[in-house]
Amino acid sequence: MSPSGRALTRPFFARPSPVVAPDLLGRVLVRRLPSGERLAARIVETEAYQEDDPASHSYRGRTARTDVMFRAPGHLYVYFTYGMHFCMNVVTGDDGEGSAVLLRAAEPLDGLQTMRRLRGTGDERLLCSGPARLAQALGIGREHNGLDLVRRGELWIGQGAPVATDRIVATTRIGIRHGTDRPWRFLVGGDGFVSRAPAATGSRRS
DNA sequence: CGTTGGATTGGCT
DNA sequence: GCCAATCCAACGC
Repeated sequence: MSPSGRALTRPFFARPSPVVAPDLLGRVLVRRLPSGERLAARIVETEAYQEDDPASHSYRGRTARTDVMFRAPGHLYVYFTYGMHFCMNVVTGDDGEGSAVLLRAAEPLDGLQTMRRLRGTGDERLLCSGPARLAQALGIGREHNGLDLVRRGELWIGQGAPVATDRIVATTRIGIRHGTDRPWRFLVGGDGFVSRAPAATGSRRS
């Protein structure tokens, strides 16, 4: 049996993105490369985006770029940004609703040598700690936009071990200009593989 | 059709 | 901490 467990199914993703996002922490992203090699990483940081959310790509409606965000839950939305980076999202909510969860960081589990090659760095902490880094480490690009994660093919998400609610930290999202009031960034408290540690509030140990 | 700026990263001051 | 890299979707004319 696979150490990541069975793949998450459609109903898991068919919930509001702010509900799916924290529930994705501790799950295992599994990538099957064309060569047959399997890469795996444990999700430690996510962000939720919704249609009624000025920070979301879907906020201005369904366009060629955001079309996948409006498809059935469980699909992969890959977007290109800053002229050089790809980032991955899991589509959530009802079919026809433009919501998704951005996968921001993960802890490398399997295939680290290949991830190092794809990323061009040997530092384990820098392999998957950031949305564009994660996509690059798993060899995900434009051609994977629209993939169905529920049909266990090139990419899927294993059940793994969900993180207890009291160990999840919620903060505002990173890199956005609008919608900064929504605390929809979720991370595993104290985990060393997140993209950025949350601002210290005085008593939390690091 | 021209302009603008982005759900980022890595290198340099 | 600051900023260039480098493409292209979205929007305005």
